[in-house]
Amino acid sequence: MGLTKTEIFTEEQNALAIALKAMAHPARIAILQQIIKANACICGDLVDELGLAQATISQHLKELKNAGIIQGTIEGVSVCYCINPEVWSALQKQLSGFFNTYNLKPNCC
Amino acid sequence: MGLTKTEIFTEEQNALAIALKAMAHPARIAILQQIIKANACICGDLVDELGLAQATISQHLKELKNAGIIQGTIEGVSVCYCINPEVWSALQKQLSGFFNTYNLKPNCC
DNA sequence: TATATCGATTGCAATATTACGATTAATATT
DNA sequence: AATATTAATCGTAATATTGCAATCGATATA
Repeated sequence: MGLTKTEIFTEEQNALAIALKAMAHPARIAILQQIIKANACICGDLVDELGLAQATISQHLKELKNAGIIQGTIEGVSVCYCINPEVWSALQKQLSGFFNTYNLKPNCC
Repeated sequence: MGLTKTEIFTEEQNALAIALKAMAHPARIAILQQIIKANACICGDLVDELGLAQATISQHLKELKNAGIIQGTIEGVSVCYCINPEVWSALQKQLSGFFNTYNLKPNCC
């Protein structure tokens, strides 16, 4: 046990869950906010900005990259990260679609 | 270790992470979709609909309830669950705000 | 070439999550 | 009262996550 039964759910349900999970950590939300705020890409600045060890930040970046939400390119010694626009807007659409399936009805219970 | 350092993040970052985490599981997404689709509230029907044990569904419902996303009222022997409209729309706003802070710029890396 | 810097990876410890059988508490039904 | 039904909870096992020190690989600079 301790293993999600992905086979009993739809592709969409699994995909959405994976995307949400990738963002479901304050450090990863902070990283995304920093990347967006800095507009141009940043890299090891994240280690200074957030109060986490370099190894920990690198791990969080890896998860965001695995989920496709961000992309990184090597820039000399450092690595530059930025939002993946396609994945970002796709996720945005998917999420707003999900939330919009519920149309504010009077409390039923 | 193995413990998220919530103290170094803002209230908003932590709150958003908790809400996303509550939805970041295919079973909980499926539960929310069922509750929305059934319009009127449902209960143990979820156990039949999804292929998970009663104890597991109950646990997932508890997590969604803890996050405030759903609410449940006792209805005789069974329990009726439905979306919490306030929390739902608040989360919707919060998320769309988060996604909108990024305005599709040309790939920078 | 030697050294410094950056960031990924490895290995480890602590804690959290997922799932389920078994049990329990509460309300219905006979 | 005895039994059935519903859903929460407990206990347990397997796996995942979080975080960091230490190390490694690659590029830059002296």
